[in-house]
Amino acid sequence: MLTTPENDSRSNLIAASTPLFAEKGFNGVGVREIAKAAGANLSMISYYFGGKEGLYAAVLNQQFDTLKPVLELKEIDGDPMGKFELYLRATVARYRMNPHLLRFYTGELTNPTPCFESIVKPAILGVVQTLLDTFSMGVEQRRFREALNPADAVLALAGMINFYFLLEPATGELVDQAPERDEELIRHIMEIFGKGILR
Amino acid sequence: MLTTPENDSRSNLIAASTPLFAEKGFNGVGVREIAKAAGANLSMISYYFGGKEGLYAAVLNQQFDTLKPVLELKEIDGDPMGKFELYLRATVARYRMNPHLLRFYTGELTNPTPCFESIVKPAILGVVQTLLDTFSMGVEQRRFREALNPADAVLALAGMINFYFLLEPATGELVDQAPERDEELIRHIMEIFGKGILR
DNA sequence: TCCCAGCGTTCAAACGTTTGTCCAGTATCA
DNA sequence: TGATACTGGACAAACGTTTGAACGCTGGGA
Repeated sequence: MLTTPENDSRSNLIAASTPLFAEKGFNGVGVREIAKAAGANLSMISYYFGGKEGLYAAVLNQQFDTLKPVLELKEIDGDPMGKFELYLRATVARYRMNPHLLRFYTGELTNPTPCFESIVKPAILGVVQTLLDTFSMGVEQRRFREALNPADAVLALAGMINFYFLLEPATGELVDQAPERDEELIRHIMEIFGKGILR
Repeated sequence: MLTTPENDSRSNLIAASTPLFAEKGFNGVGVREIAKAAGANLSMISYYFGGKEGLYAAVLNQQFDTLKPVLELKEIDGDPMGKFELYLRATVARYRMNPHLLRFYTGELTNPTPCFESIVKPAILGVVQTLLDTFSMGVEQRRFREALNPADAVLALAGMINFYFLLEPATGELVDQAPERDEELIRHIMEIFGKGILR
């Protein structure tokens, strides 16, 4: 197998199957549909990936690699609240840049394939652990109220931003979810997470 | 078609297919598997529901009917913050009572079937609208900070609680998500939503 | 009381299609 | 000549749906 960047059929298959898998789920797409979309022959899926599952795993690996930069939040310095804002900003940017990631994310959580244990779960645990570390740093520095459960707090933060995008197909016409409002959204979530909604 | 509560094959099919659809998705289950689980003949699916899609629609209708009590938050009186707490409590209780609902919820959001527009989306919009009304009541009563975007705020609240359960398959061993902790979880989310995490 | 038609229900079998995988063979270039 | 990339066709298995016969039951006429 060549690993040149111009290995057409191989990379075309990954690129073409990504939106299909994201929108229809693993079982919702057929190999013929994928091959046609990629302009490749049907057999190339088995040839390069050993089968449909292998192609799906390759797609998932590519998708969840984009979560790795979050882990670097540990190394950089800055106050914990600033790190949380960096996390929010990176998450929004990631979803805007790659509109399919969230679907693989939640799709694997709800209907896990064998890839869940090997690819998805480790990626999620890494992010959650990083947020947990950031939170306990804030507690050590006596910036956060120590009465709060760290896990509840960081899952709340992650939930606010992820659920916002997850609900988009249902709330799109009720709520303005244009990218232009992203900065405002981040500011509001930071306000709620920091000070709450009460006057 | 009889509508007696003891219409065995019909109700057995709904009951048996609910966990299957929830865990594997619509395309992940075959009609033979469903029929075997229900102890019914293959043909009963077409006979009672007109096909696999009809059975799925019946399951989804039953599932999302459990969201309707949320709409009654409008009628009851009480301060808005208390209503939000009722919403949290009802949501947790609903997920504990019916562990499949969340999977249909997010499954339809990520990989919508024709049922999404007719069943899922209206149900979600109803809940969000109810929360929006509750929030603006709080702003009118000058209890909430009016600088916040109502949609961002209520989606944040809904995200905190829903995402917590959604992530369970991934974070189960890192975070204690036992039902015994539910009351504590609700209290923490209410604290974060009301006052934030800052000291 | 008997019979049978009619009903809702259930059944095994078969339908035609689509599924994912595999294989023999070709083309191209080192 | 051997290795790599690719092709079209074939394969068995699984898919959702349909069919036609049979079941148990009920109500009405003889």
